[in-house]
Amino acid sequence: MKRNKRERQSMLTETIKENPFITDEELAEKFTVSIQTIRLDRLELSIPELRERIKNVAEKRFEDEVRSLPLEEVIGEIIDIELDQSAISILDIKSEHVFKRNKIARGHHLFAQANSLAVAVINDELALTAKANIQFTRSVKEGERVIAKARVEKIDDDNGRTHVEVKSYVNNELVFKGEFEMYRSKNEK
Amino acid sequence: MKRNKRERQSMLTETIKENPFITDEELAEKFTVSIQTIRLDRLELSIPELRERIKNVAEKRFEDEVRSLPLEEVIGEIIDIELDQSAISILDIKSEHVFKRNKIARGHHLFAQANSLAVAVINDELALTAKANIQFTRSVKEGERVIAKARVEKIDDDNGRTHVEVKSYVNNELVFKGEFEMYRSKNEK
DNA sequence: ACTACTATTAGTACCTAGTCTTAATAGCTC
DNA sequence: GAGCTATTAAGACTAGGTACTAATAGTAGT
Repeated sequence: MKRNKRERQSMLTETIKENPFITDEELAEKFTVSIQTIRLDRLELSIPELRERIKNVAEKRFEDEVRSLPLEEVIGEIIDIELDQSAISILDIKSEHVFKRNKIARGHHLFAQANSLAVAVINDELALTAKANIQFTRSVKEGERVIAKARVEKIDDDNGRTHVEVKSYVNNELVFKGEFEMYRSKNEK
Repeated sequence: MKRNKRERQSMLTETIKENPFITDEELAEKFTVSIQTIRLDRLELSIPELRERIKNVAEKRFEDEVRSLPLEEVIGEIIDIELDQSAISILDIKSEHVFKRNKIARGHHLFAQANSLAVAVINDELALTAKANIQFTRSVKEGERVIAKARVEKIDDDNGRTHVEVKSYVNNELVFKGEFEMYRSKNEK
């Protein structure tokens, strides 16, 4: 059952990687060697002690944690609006909007900007989105400014649906396009 | 500069919540009281010691480690995932998710949950949304719990597109349905 | 003024999960 | 038998605590 040193050490590395919460004592039992041997092994392999390992895991989590910001009430800043006709909003893509790996904006923020605008442009207190058909035509990077333009296409009085088209641009380049079918809750009849 | 007990304790709770890595000694300095006072405070407030706090943070991270995508970037909590097959997430609709006036959840939050899930379920480091076709079938109110289920429908190896269907439910009632066409940046063969 | 009570501080013993150091022992190899 | 590696042991010390006892200051009630 006893392995030689090299074998034990490589298994040790693997074990700790899989479960950093294991103590030297438990490791000693697992490999049926003394605690001192485990400690020598860790020393040779430069594996920090339990508490340091736990701390590292916790710190990594904490770094990432701060970034998951809730979506605000209205996404983007509305700079122009004509009810039931058109509206324009601006969204500056910052670090909290992007995937940290590649700095590309997460789709739901572009959607949120467009959807917010579609809701806002409708002259109704309680407009809701019923359906949407959207396309992300180009990825948006951190630092870019997205300008969304909404245009009311047709107002269907019968079923209370309004069609809104939203196109979003970065430097006049289309990055997002969406067709929104909006529901007017307060439909005076 | 000295606060009374209650004030100090509420600040203490806040401080530790913000930075769980702080020791009693540092807290004692910060509030210019003795270490014993801090320890009594923690005892009264049921705040565990530094090491336990760190361990809790670390454990939470470890539990969530669903891989593919770090969880912090996901809207909603992923409770089950099988890469390239299916995934389930939960989102509790709170006050920050709804329109003030009628307490109905804003569409972009439901979209964000679904979109996040569609990204997460894909076994690729950098999946992006290309297109989406969505429907909001019932409005969701504050206090309701939305369960989103994603299912990978087909993986198109030629153009690197993957189709994912996401259906979201409240009490087994469909509230949202979406077809997502996802783009895989890194196409492993 | 005396008592009761709260808040704070101090001190001691003990704990875990280690580090760091020195030293002993077992098993090979030449 | 010397030299070497691997292993084990023992002891002193550390951080960051818990648990407990005890002392002191200040305030309020009677």
